[in-house]
Amino acid sequence: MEATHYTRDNLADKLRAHGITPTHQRIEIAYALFSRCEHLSADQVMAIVNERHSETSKATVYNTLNLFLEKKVIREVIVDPSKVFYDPNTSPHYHIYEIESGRLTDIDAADVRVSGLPPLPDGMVTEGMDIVIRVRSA
Amino acid sequence: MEATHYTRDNLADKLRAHGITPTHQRIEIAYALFSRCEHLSADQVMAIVNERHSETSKATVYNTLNLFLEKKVIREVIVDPSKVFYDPNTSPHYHIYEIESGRLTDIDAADVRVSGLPPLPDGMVTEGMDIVIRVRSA
DNA sequence: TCGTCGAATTAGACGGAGTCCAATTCCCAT
DNA sequence: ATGGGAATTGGACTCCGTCTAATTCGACGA
Repeated sequence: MEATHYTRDNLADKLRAHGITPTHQRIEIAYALFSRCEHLSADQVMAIVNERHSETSKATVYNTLNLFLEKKVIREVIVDPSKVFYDPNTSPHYHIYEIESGRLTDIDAADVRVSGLPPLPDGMVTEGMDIVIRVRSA
Repeated sequence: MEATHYTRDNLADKLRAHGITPTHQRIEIAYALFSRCEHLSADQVMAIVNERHSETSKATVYNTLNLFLEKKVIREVIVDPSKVFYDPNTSPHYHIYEIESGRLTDIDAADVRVSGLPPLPDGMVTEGMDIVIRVRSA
């Protein structure tokens, strides 16, 4: 992560750099995710964006999150069968999931080494590897 | 995995061993999972169990799968945001997920070594570690 | 064998996450 | 200014899974 401070302006540039037309709603959604640098679910994003006045519809929130995913502006974290989390950190990393609270924490992939994996099925290429460590209070 | 051949009788014993009263429906659901030794979603289980005549309700399928989970007869695999898979293999292992087809394959955990993981948050204990390798055709 | 009683099952209503669609609004290029 | 394609919208809709209240099952004792 290079840029530590996100403004609506540099987020607009970031979206353009990924081939996305920046609109008010898209910028606000990006700002919700990147300024907090947290893992948020769709309805959390929705709630943050509409905190003051209702500004963005549910359809737009989902459209936008899926667009961001497709253009690799954010990542998806699947740990809870009931909802997806969206992750503004796109550098290689894994997750610790606190089962009771639902809290997610990042683990930098640079520090982790995995060995002994079998060869992939024929004609297949790796799209990515997810590691989730599920923890609970002792 | 010791037993390679599952009968309704030895599955009934298996359920008893896990503290579960074996009933017709529960045995059929266990049989669907263990005889195929595949990763199935709840509706796949439902379809298999009701292939001939409708015998088991949706509520019972979900009740039973959750009961099996709780008693650790099976495991849950969360790779697809739209549905959960149930895994009759409870020995330590990881997964390869073919994104396009949705197919899941096991990787024996005995062969895999992971190093460089950070310490857990204070007062937390590991409940389990999931590794999913997402692949697609080249 | 029969009756009893708690456990298991059931149908169907319900809930919540996410998608779809047709209508409107926005905003850029001219 | 304005025309048109893209973006947004509300609301209906789908789908997975849960809940509930009523019924059925089946083990056990008489």
